[in-house]
Amino acid sequence: MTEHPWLTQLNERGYRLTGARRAVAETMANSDRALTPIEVYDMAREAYPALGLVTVYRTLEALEETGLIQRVHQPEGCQAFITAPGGHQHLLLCQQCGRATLFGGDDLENLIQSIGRETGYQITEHWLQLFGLCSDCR
Amino acid sequence: MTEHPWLTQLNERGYRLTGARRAVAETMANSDRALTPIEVYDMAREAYPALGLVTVYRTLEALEETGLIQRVHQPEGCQAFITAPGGHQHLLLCQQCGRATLFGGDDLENLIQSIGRETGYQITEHWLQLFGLCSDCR
DNA sequence: ATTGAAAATGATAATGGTTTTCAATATCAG
DNA sequence: CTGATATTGAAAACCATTATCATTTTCAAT
Repeated sequence: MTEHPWLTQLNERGYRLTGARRAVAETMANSDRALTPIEVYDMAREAYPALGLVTVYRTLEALEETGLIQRVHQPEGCQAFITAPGGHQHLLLCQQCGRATLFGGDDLENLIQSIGRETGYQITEHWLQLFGLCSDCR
Repeated sequence: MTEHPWLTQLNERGYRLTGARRAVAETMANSDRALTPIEVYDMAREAYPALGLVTVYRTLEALEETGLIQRVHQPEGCQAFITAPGGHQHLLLCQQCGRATLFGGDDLENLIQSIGRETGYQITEHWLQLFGLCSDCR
C-alpha cells in the first residue's frame, strides 16, 4: 500500500500514520482553496466518519509545522489553511469563488532590500497577499 | 476647547463625541505599535476609568471604518490595530520591540500589474507586510 | 504473529475573546 | 432647556479553540 507523499513526510517527522491523519491530509491536499478547521472537519468526515474536531486542529498544526500547509489571512478572518507546495509562496485569492493561486515573489526581493536600506530595518520575513477576481469569475 | 483631529473626523461621520471615544482615539493615535483591544482597554482606562471593553470594540470598529486605524496581521494573531494615517499603507513590524514603521508601496504597482497579466486575475486589493528588526533592536 | 510502551484519539469540559442584549445615561440639535 | 436619539457599560450569550483524560491504536521489538 502506497501512502500519499504528505503522509510519508509526516511519518518521517515522527508522526504515526492514522486514519484521521490520512483523511485530514487528503482533504487539504485536494483543495484548491482555503479551508477553515470546521470545513475540513465536515469534508474529512466523509472519508473517516469517526473523526473528531480536536484531531482536525491537531493535524492541521502538524501539517503547518511540516510546511505542507500555510495559514491564510483574509479580511474576514485568519483561521483558514491552504496547501503550501514548495515552501514559502505568495497567495492570490479570488474574492468570488475563493480559489487560490500561488505565485513566486521573485521581483519582490529588490523592493524589500531597498525598503530595508531606507528604514534601517533588518527584514527577515515578508507577507504578500493579493485579492481579486480570477479569470473565470471576472 | 479644540478636539483631536480624529475626533473631528468621527464627528463629521455622524458619531457623537464622548469621553470614551476620546480616550480610545487618543490611545490609538499616540501609539507607534499595534495594540489589541485589551491593551487599548487597559491604556485608555487610565484617562477614562469608567470605560467598558465593549465600547473599546465598538470604537475601534468606528475608527477602522473611518480609515484612521487598520488591522494588523501577525503570526500570533490578527486582532491588533494600528494608526493608518493617510489611508492605505504597508507595515514593517519589529519582531523585538513591536514598533511599526509605515512605508508606501509605490514600486509594488508594477509587480502587481505583471502578476495580474500572468494569472488572468483582476487584482483589486493587496497586502504587504514585512517583519524584521528595527534599527534600535538589531 | 504477539506484545507492550508510547502516541494518538475523541468526548467532554474549560477557556477566553468577541457579540448581543438591554436598561440607564449622555449628547446635541432645535 | 428639552427631548429624540445615540451611546454606554454590565451581564449574559456565543462560539472557536484548547486542555483534560480514559480509551484505543500504532508500530518497533520480540
